[in-house]
Amino acid sequence: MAIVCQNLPDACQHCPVPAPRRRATITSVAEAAGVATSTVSRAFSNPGRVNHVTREHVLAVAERLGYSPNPTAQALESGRTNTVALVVPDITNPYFSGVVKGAERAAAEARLTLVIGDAQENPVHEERLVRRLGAAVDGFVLTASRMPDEALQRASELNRIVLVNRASPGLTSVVADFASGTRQIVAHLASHGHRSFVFLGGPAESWSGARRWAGLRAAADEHGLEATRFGPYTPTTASGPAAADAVLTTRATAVVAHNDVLAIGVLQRLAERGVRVPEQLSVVGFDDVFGADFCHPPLTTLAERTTEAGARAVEALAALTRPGATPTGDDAPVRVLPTQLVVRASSGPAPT
Amino acid sequence: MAIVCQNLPDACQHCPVPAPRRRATITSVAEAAGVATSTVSRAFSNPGRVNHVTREHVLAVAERLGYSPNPTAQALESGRTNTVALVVPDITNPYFSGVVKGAERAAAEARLTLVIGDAQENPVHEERLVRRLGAAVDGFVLTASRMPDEALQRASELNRIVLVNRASPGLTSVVADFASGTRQIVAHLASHGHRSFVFLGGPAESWSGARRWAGLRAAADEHGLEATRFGPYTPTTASGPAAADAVLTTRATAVVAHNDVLAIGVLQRLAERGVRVPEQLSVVGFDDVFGADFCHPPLTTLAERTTEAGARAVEALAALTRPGATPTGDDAPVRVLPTQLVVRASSGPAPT
DNA sequence: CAAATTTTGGCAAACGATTGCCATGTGACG
DNA sequence: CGTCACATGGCAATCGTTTGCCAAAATTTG
Repeated sequence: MAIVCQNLPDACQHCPVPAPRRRATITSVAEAAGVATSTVSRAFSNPGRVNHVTREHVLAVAERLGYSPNPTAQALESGRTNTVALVVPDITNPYFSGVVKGAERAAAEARLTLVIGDAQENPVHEERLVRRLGAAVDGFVLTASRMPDEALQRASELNRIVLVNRASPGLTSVVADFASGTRQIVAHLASHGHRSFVFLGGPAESWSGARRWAGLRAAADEHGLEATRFGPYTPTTASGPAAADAVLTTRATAVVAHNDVLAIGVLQRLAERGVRVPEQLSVVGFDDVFGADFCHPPLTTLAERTTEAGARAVEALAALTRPGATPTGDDAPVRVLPTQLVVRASSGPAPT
Repeated sequence: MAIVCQNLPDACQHCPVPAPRRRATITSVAEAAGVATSTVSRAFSNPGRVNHVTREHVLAVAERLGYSPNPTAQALESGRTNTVALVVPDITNPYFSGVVKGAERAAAEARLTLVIGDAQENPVHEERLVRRLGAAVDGFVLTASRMPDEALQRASELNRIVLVNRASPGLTSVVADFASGTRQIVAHLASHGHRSFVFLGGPAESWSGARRWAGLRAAADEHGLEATRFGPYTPTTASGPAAADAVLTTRATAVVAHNDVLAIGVLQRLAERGVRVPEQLSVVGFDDVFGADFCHPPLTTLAERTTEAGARAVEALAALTRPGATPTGDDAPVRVLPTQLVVRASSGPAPT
């Protein structure tokens, strides 16, 4: 590792890095306080079981020694780690940062530690991640999971699992209302005189991609529009050129992309090729990510409550892991969050 | 929790969620294989210490039972969790997704689990996070830490710490080369005839913000430009209006924002107010985040190697936590990564 | 004042894995 | 055939915490 020190006042002094000092343990606290370890333990976790003044004393000593219970040891003893894992297909996709944020917040409120895993858009990697982390966490929130149903079932035998934007028999999940959302999109296009549109599909394994297409097609039928599906495309701006060029071979007057990132890539390519949006072609995305409001032209898109989805999923997981929880009846597995079409400048009247 | 089931085939069957099946332990494997637990342990971690055929047998039994060693128990025994924590000020800031991605990758390569913490732009929250997680991880990567030096020193006594875009005496860190970067920015502006610019500062505690301003001012001196600092502003698009309006009270022909997100907010506000960019005012940002290339106009910005920074930081941490590591001499604390000015359409000649 | 009852604190056994040490069993060599 | 070395597997302690159970002390009650 080549190291260069420049212009960094007070920083590079080549000091040796000291090994971390040993932490105080329950035993050292017990010794210092002159009580048994069990008393220290109870002073923390079972206040009623120990004399008021003893407790004060123990707590004071613990404070002085900077003691806090070792979570690893607690986990080993109790079998609960108070940690949940959030798995996303691609952490750099801005869509997921909303989910992450919501999950973070809910986890903090439930006093849970959150681990984030990146499945790299790969079911195999995702499954490996779940297996590797399985024993170290109390449960998983799998976002837009690409794992096949059987794999999910198998995983759910060993771990508690909550899904986001994915459903699978018997598993709790939080999903966006794509049925209503896609209807809003198609109604918007139809009202502007469009007669046909192209859907640029995302990854083949994407459950929400399938729901989106199913919803769009059903709504298209209702409104008498023609819908065609292209793809699959990787949902990155890099796929924009291929997707846009494919659309330009058709007579479609509107295009609905699997998500905003892809839609933005399409917008960039269309600009390059001199196709005017929305005059010649309307473009609609999904997700309303950071950037959808300031790309050019600003993108019409279906907004989901991603932050809420992340939060609800973690809450559901927390409820599932709480000691005597067995969800039945009202506490049933699927929660649907509303979606909302945000109309911006990338969509408009069909060309005549 | 109100639950609605609609349009979700095969999903909402109100099945009870079964409690997770018990995992196989080393004891159950030992019993099933007819050997002692120590043999099972060694079959996994010390192959030379156990007979070839016994080992095959044990491994086969373990496979059949779906056994994998419990990380919690291993952690308790060894004192190492093989987990590192990455703390960022705000996970929704796209700037950090690069760091996260790089850290993820490096962690996976080093066979480490990565935990992500969100400090919510708050030194107090950050310190609490470090304290809470301290015993559960082998070390921390603190990105753009807002903690004061003393707090960092204190924390480093109990945990191994590597900093990203922050330096503190004696602590290993990975930082972007702001000295060169800010010189590139100022040279760019000077070459276009600008005589003065405004810097829109970020959070007061931001170390990289201070470096940026220091570098800009030094470079401005060199080129005989006048530099003024405004702020602090929260680095979100929401601060754009206030920041832009402040700039418009001056005669500056260029503005350099603390980061791209703020710069984009400024661009939006300038468009609202009918100020043409770059004809009337040049705008430059830092970070080259997702969106900087497709905002309007595309943003001139200083690109950092965020992915590499994340990866290098985790690698450094891994090296630090490996048994006999004591960095000295060549292995010194500060690593500087190059930066590169990406010139786009938001900057140009000064108005005459 | 003795007996019954309630506090209160300590002992020791888990939790699941690792590892130093020891006791076998095997083969080789003189 | 005796001795030695080495390969192999088991015993048991350890990591830091929790918790069921018991005993001593303090309190109430008759």
